Amino acid sequence: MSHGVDKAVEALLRGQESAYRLKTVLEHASSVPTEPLFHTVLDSFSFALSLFASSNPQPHRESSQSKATPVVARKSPKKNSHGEEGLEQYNHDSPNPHHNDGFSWRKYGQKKIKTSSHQRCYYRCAYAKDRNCNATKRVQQIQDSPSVYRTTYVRKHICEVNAFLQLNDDISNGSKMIRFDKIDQAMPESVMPQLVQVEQEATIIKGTDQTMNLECDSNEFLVGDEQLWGYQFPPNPPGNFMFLDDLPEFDYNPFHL
DNA sequence: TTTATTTGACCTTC
DNA sequence: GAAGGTCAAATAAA
Repeated sequence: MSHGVDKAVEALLRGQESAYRLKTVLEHASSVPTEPLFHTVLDSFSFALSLFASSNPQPHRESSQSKATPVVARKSPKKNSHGEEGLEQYNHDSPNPHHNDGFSWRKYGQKKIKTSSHQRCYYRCAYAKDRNCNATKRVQQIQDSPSVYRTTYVRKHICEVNAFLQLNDDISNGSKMIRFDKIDQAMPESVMPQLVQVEQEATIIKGTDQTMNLECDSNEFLVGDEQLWGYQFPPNPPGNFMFLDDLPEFDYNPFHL
């Protein structure tokens, strides 16, 4: 694990600790001033995010049966139909089609490729229109017995970012909030940069007694920066990703914990 | 009826 | 003109 990641994890843990203390303070209506704790929490997460955003790790995720191959530069950067050059892409080879990769895809094409006896399938992000996400992927069988499928991811997913920004916007408008509980498991080994899924149990507050659990991926918080790209390839593993859009409406009072 | 997939046509690049 | 990528109408499935 890199030094930057260590620092980021440290900052996240500090923020977590401060959040707990803040929770305790609020629960006991203590006279302890809460503002410093608020600042510590916010600063910790901001610092951690900035570390992740400023580093540029190589995409990495491997298993015994599959391998991921970042394609830094294409041999002949071919402009696509929209005139974009040198699109970064990412290959993932596996014995089976890489369908369950944590994202929702919609097939939009299939084509016989001259250099292969198998057809190539084209997918785009299912939220392409809703969230203006341009991520696409191509899946093609490149080898028989044993079969090997190559999944090529093209363009970054911004649907999560947009969902997060929408969430933030909602929060800033005082309409929704997520409280994270039970996140005291050690995180350093599982959080970054591989984006091994960290399942946190989060509780959505609805008043004081109505709660709803959801699992969320650490990916949700690495947003708001173009360099997030480095963490989105390959996509996070099968998902349990939930957008706030999917949640029922609920009331939120930020001071009613 | 709505949503997802299929498939031929079209577009862009080489 | 060939090849790969995308569009969009037709079709299938839920």
